[in-house]
Amino acid sequence: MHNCTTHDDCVADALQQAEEICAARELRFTELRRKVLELVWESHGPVKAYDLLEKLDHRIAAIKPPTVYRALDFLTENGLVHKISSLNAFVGCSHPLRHPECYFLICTECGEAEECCNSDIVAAVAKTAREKDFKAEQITLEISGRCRECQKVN
Amino acid sequence: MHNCTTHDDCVADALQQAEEICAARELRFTELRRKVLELVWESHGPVKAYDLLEKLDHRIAAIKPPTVYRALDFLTENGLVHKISSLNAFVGCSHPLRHPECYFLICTECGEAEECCNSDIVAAVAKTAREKDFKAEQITLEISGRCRECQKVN
DNA sequence: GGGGCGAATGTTATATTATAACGTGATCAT
DNA sequence: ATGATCACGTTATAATATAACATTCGCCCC
Repeated sequence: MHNCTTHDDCVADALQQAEEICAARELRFTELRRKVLELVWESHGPVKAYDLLEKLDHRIAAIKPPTVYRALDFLTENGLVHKISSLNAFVGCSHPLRHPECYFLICTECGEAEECCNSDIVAAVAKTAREKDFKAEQITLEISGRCRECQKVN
Repeated sequence: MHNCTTHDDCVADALQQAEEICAARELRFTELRRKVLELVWESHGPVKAYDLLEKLDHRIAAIKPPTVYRALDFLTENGLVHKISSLNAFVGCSHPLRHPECYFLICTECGEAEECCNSDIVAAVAKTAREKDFKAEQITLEISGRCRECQKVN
């Protein structure tokens, strides 16, 4: 379980950072994108696109899948959100400025995904790529299992 | 590009190994499972479930999705095939007996996936897991980029 | 302020990937 | 042969994702 004392702070931080990053890159951090990022950050676990869809405000109009996917694409392209392929889900990036490659420890029990940057892993991947003359462009590294807390419980 | 001189040998080897593994484990290597594995091995690249579906013999009866997915589940559970989550596709395992954890170099140009086992990476993952007290159960590591051959071409 | 441009979003439709649920047939131990 | 179990057939539908085109928004220029 994530140990943020006030989860609101996590969300606020994430939004703040997104704001700054978009400003710096001259990208538009629209209401929709902001709202989607906020919803992604409702938990520290991966969230499904269609769950976001349901949560988006229906009062004015029904939001359709492309709208959500486009927002997610934008957020993903700019490193604010990561897609967890093995789950077809999305999770907020906890350090959108700091890392080139990172990976996830996904707990199958509590559903949380901890994002890690580990130079050993990055170096190991780079080494193999070099050995094989492979030009790596995109790395998907997702480790699922049980987190510390959940191991204790059971 | 994979450098097998006679690709038929790759397929034959894969089937032979599957046969032996299933025999050893007292599992049924049925006609369907055999056929699916053979089709997966038609190339060294990841194959889509619905492409397999189309290729399966339609002369007698139309094969339906659950049939293919069940065969793929069986093959995956027994390490004969791996799922590439980032592509929603499946690829034959080139050494179903030898490895616990392996990963893939997937060329976005030619579509081939090379399966690798690298103790550095496995060790690095194990180390992080230990540091974080995370009990890893399943590792998804997929590296996409351009393979040696395809870099030459362009 | 109006006109034009490109980016973002709305909208409709559909493609793609995957599974639930239940029935039937095959295999095997006793 | 009978019952148990596993594999496969069948129907239906769930879940995930995108194509294609219309409209609106934000901005720049004049």
